[in-house]
Amino acid sequence: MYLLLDQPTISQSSGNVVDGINLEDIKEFAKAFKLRRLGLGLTQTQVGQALSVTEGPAYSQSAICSALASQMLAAQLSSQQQNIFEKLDITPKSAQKIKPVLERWMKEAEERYASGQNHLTDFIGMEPSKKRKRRTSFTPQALELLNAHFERNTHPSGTEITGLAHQLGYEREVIRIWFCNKRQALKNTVRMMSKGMV
Amino acid sequence: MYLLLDQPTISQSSGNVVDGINLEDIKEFAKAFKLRRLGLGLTQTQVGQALSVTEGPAYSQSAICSALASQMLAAQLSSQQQNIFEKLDITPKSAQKIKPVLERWMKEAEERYASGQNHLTDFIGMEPSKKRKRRTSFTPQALELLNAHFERNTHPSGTEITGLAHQLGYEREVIRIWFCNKRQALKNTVRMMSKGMV
DNA sequence: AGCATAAATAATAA
DNA sequence: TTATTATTTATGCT
Repeated sequence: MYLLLDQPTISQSSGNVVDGINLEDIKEFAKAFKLRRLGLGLTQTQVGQALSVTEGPAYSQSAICSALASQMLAAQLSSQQQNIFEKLDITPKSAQKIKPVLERWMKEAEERYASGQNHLTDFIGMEPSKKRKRRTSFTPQALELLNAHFERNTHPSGTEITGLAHQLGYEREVIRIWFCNKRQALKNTVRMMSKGMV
Repeated sequence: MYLLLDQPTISQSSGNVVDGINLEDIKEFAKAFKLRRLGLGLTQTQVGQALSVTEGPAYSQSAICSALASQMLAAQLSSQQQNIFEKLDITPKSAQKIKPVLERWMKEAEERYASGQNHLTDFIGMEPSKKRKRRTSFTPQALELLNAHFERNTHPSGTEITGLAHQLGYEREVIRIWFCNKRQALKNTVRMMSKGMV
């Protein structure tokens, strides 16, 4: 599945080369990486968190993914718009440095995924720190499904929650909390109504 | 201007009716209310503050937001999902009760607005003309340091932010916002990319 | 005049 | 209730 990445991504395309690094390659890499990340149902945040664990502070956080993406954009820009590079303070060199790390990590992620066990949950996203969990943002598709469920049943069973989590690729706890918040939202309406305010 | 509300909001749309109350009407009401609120240049927070004066205890921006959202959700529910109302002790009837209060308030607000005098400032109980903060411009040196930090960590801790603020001689809040905006900028780049721009 | 982006507001996850 | 993300507004700069 990760053949895409291992291929040399030959791009005769252009002389879009900076510091001896072909920006087209970076672009291709980022594209492939994104496809595979989505294929695993992972968010950039999750990847970033996971990397911060396995790779240390130098590669910590989702900035890496985003930075890479920015480079992809920049790589496509014509030379006259090269100033965007400067604006974002992103160097092609740092992108090059990122690649092997992401490759290695994605390879392991896919292996774990293929094996089917623990659904990546322990591989991605557990920070040892006690910091507040990063706010996850649900995809519109996920929200659609969640809302549909909520309309049928505001109190899904544990099994249902687990099923949804698995189906959507989010942590179980995240789904559970979503239902809590959703119920709370409805309750707020009740409170306001009873106060005659609304 | 408030004709929109006073109209019976005839909606032939569906049989989305509970207890003789058309849920579509509630939904339409929430929509109309928002439009008119914006038309008066009022924020959710301001409405909440004003209502807390005339109607009772204070309501936060979040409360207003979630309450209206819940209404819209409730209005979208089909009759077969009526159990949600029962479960949460929300009756369409009480939803119906909401409308007049908001209508009354909005009507007075708009009359005051139309009369032009005091420009609502005493009607909504808030500080007159809180000026927008002057846009700060960062020195290139400051930006360099901030970007360097951002590359390492897009989500600096509170302590880190304070440290940066002190070190650079900017307000803490300014630094915090800078990171928010920076994260956003990167996300936008990613989105553009995924739309095939890149 | 238009752009880049700081600030403000809205929505909602934790 | 708090804190973060998402969206909008508007300002400083070219």
